[in-house]
Amino acid sequence: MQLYRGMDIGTAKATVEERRGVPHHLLDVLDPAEEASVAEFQQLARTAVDDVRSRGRAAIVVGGSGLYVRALLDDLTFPGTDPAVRQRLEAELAQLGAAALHARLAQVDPAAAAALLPTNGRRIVRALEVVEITGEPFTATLPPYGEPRWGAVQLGLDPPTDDLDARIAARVDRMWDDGIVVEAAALAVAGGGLSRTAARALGYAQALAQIAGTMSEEEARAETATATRRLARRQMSWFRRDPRVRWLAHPATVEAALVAAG
RNA sequence: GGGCAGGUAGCUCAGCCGGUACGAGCGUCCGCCUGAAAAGCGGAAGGUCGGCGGUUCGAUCCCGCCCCUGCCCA
Repeated sequence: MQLYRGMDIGTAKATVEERRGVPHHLLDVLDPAEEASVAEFQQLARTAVDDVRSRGRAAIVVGGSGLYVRALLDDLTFPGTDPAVRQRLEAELAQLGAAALHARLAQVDPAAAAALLPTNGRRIVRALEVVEITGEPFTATLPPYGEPRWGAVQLGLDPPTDDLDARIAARVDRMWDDGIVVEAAALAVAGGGLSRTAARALGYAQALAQIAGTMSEEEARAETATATRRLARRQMSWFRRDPRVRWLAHPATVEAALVAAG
């Protein structure tokens, strides 16, 4: 979400002062009206890391999106996408329901259908899309945990749940106090508005609901906190299973991180 | 002081005219995850049905008293 220009408060984007002269890559590279995607991120991020390394520097990647990290460090190739096909399938999903599309997928790609629950409309659509535009089965499965690209070291933070939840609550309060509602409103009316991806960002989705009047400020704040908590739990379940992650004791220090990184 | 409505999972509520709570959504916990991933999907654990008596073979659903909540009257 920090790829988006103008989405600063809700993403807690580091300010220029906080960057203290250290070049930060891939911040503000997308207009909020544009859709973000793993495939594009993979390309941009790999280029950025290669660029840093070519200058003899160490690149530090920060974030908690499991799929994005794996797309960057592991051997993942994304089949293409086709807006027209996607749009048509999504319309069909809305009209026929996930079960119907799952049945169709079972016809053209039994393996993919078996791997997807008939209730997971989103993934079923993507599988059908891939089969349609490539003519090949959608056999995408996450690759095994091998040697990561560039020999990267992954460091994980795992604070106690109580501490984490308290930090989340504080962060949400700060977002609202710093004016996320005003920021979201400005983005919504500017140029192309917010893309589906950008409009789903934590805090922004709720701020937009508050602006639309479908949520009170109190509800918007509470909703943002629970959604963030859920995200944190999901991140943990994603990274816990990656045996390559080296976990830092809490509270983590820069020194401990350097030691763990070897 | 009187009247009415209501007290069922952590929360908001469903529960045919008494016969084992099918409870539901949300939250919580756990897991899945290849172009929306700060998204999407699944599984599980949670209930002395406000309390005490009574009627009944049997009561969350019937009766009495008490406690609590909201509204109304005085």
